[in-house]
Amino acid sequence: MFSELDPLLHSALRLAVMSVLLGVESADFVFLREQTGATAGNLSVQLDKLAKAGYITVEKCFRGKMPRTVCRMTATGRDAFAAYVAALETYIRK
Amino acid sequence: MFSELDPLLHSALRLAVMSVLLGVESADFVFLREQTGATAGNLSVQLDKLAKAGYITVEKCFRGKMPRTVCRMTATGRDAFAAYVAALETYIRK
DNA sequence: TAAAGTAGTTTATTTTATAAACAAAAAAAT
DNA sequence: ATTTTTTTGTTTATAAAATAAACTACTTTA
Repeated sequence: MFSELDPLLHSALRLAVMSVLLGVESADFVFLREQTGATAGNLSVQLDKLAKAGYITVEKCFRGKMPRTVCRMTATGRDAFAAYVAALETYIRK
Repeated sequence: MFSELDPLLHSALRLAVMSVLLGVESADFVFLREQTGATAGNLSVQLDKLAKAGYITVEKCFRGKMPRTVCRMTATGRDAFAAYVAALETYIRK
């Protein structure tokens, strides 16, 4: 009847992060914070969860002397997002 | 950028309940439990929340001597559901 | 060199979702 | 007739999640 909604994606902030990453090759921490309007702390936690699930990669490097965190969606993440949208449709079909 | 997702609807079970009620004039507790696959306890709690938000009405009557709980979606609920779907689309637009 | 900004992480708090336990009556079985 | 099971739920307890607040460490600016 109703498909299960992947709990990792069923969160406004994590879904927003995935939505942003879906449209770009990569995005850094600050960009994601701006796009999502999240606090840094919340974003940090949610990025960890997405990374642990293998939905995104998180790479820490330096831009000059400042730390920089670059995120990218993985193929697994893309699949999970598509599955989540498909599952949602079982709830909101007309 | 991203619209806020009504926290009352951003829950698999409450969304499923709303989805069922959207398609019928009314539905009783047992029917909703069957359709959603939820436990009675969980369903009871979530119906209360939806009722307190004014998204559904919950009417308790008797069918013979057995208690019966009948739920219906309100106009407010219908609007909230539509708004939730519209907000979702800001996350999953292609 | 002191203050403020950048880029985050860690910890704590509040909410939420969910299941487990309970209740009260009816129906069925022995 | 009385024990057991089923129905129809509610209440309570627990586990998980979301979020914000506090903190760290380093850099830039006044």
